[in-house]
Amino acid sequence: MHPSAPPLAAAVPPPAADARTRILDAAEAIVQARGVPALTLEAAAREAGVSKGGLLYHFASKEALLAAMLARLSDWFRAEFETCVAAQAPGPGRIARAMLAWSLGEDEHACNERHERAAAVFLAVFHHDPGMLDPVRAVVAEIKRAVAADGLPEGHGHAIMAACDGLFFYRIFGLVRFDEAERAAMRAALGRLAAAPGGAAP
Amino acid sequence: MHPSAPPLAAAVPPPAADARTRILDAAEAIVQARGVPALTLEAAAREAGVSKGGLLYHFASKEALLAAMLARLSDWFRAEFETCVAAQAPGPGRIARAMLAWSLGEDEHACNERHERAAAVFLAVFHHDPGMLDPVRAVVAEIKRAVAADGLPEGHGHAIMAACDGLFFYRIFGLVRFDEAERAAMRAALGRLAAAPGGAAP
DNA sequence: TTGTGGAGACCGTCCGGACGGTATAGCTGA
DNA sequence: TCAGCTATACCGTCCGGACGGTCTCCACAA
Repeated sequence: MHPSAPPLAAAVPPPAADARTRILDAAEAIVQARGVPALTLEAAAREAGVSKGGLLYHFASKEALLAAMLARLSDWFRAEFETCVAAQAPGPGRIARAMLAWSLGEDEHACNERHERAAAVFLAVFHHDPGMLDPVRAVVAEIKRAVAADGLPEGHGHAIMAACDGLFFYRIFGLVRFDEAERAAMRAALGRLAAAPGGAAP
Repeated sequence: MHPSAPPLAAAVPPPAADARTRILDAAEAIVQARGVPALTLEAAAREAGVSKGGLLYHFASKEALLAAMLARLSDWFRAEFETCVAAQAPGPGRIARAMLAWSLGEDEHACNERHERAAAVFLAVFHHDPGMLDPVRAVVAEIKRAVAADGLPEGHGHAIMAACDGLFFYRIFGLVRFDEAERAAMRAALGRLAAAPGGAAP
């Protein structure tokens, strides 16, 4: 069975913030710490320091709650992605380099916490109804197009994109971990694809 | 809500095979067609043409059923992987080339059906208890080691591995699709990493 | 050959519990 | 006083699992 729940400590920031935000935070924290099946309306309400009725006042159904979680996630993700791209020097492969920084950057700090949260929301929504992910699919399709127009040789950008998302899913499911040396090596290998407009055969 | 179930047609082969196999097939088909939450003992039993009691005779609990599904999946996956590797010419990058063939090969034929099934089982097990995936994690760790000893420059193999698995997860969640031209381009880009012991910078 | 016993395969029903959602009564600050 | 919000009790549904019964087939003795 699912890991049976340490009290979640202070997963929710100090009990500041309005109820709506607290509920969303609590729901994310529950999924992240105890798995998708643990996310019940009652549990989310309790974790947020709110009654079940109170939760239903803010989110009329579980689906509404999940939709709000996904919306918040999308906003955050879009913003983060744009920030990442903006931080890269202009020129060919800018988006690819941003992705590498995002997935393989040296700064594993606070970022990862948000990534875990994102993964939790993603899985919870998918489980409830795969169709609800359509907005996410639209975002991914958009990114795919942007990558294709990134100024790299055909396929290079998409290969980097797939690798980065592969690493993301590795983390979601805890399938493998790569230590810093391995990450650096992958960064170098993929970085070569992101910076070689002329091809690279031996 | 989840897609509400076309009758699954003849998802299970002709009603041949022993009950055990029929139940496993039915369970996989249900998850694949209607999502993880639709996999209940009753549904699996009905789909397999067996009563609920009959199912519980073969699998004492839902967890036992999932474990059996995962075991069958592991066996299949191991065999397929070894076949794929054996089909590649010996020498450096053999495993990496096998992975590329597996994920990006031109033959999208029957293979994909099995991949979808594998994904379905994977998700169902993860949802029930992430810890149950430990055997899978062991397999992945083993592959990771094999890739590291594949005779390629550091990081190249792992990058290819991540990209291939990224594509696999794209399919699982229906996040993006790449057409054949795009796949060919990725194949070329990653193939360069799989065949360039000397590095490839411009 | 027949009959008898027993074991494995399978069936159908029932139960306890949990979850999503509703209804309603109560609190509280403006 | 009254709207906005909370708390609690409750309903219908569904799922996992337990249980007792039934059918079929085979071994083996008379």
